[in-house]
Amino acid sequence: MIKIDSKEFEHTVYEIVCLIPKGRATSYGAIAKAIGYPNLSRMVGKTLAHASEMKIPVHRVVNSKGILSGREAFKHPTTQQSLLEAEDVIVRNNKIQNWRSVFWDPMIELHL
DNA sequence: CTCTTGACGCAAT
DNA sequence: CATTGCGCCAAGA
Repeated sequence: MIKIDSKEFEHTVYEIVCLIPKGRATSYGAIAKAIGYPNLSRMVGKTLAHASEMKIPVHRVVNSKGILSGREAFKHPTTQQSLLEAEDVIVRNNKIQNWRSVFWDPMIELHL
């Protein structure tokens, strides 16, 4: 079993998040899979929490059900929702509506 | 070294 | 739809 390089892991997470189109969103698990570590979804969340103040659209990452599970990590608990709504993504009760069509799967979209 | 903690995921109920 | 339970694994106490 090879130990993962957390540096490289984080870097790749950032790269993929930057590729999420405006008005779309993806999940922690989908990103983890695309990187090659299907069971490290929790680490993806940890990584994003530490990178919340960067120039990357971390607000476009939610859990597999389309729920804004990370809203508490933003400055204001409603920041993530505001950012999404500014991109015409409908959010109700901390959950993205029409999740099926908003979901952006890096595995498919990036032909992996 | 052991135990707990997550911006998680999924199947079962 | 909501809840429960279990698997997962790096990090920090």
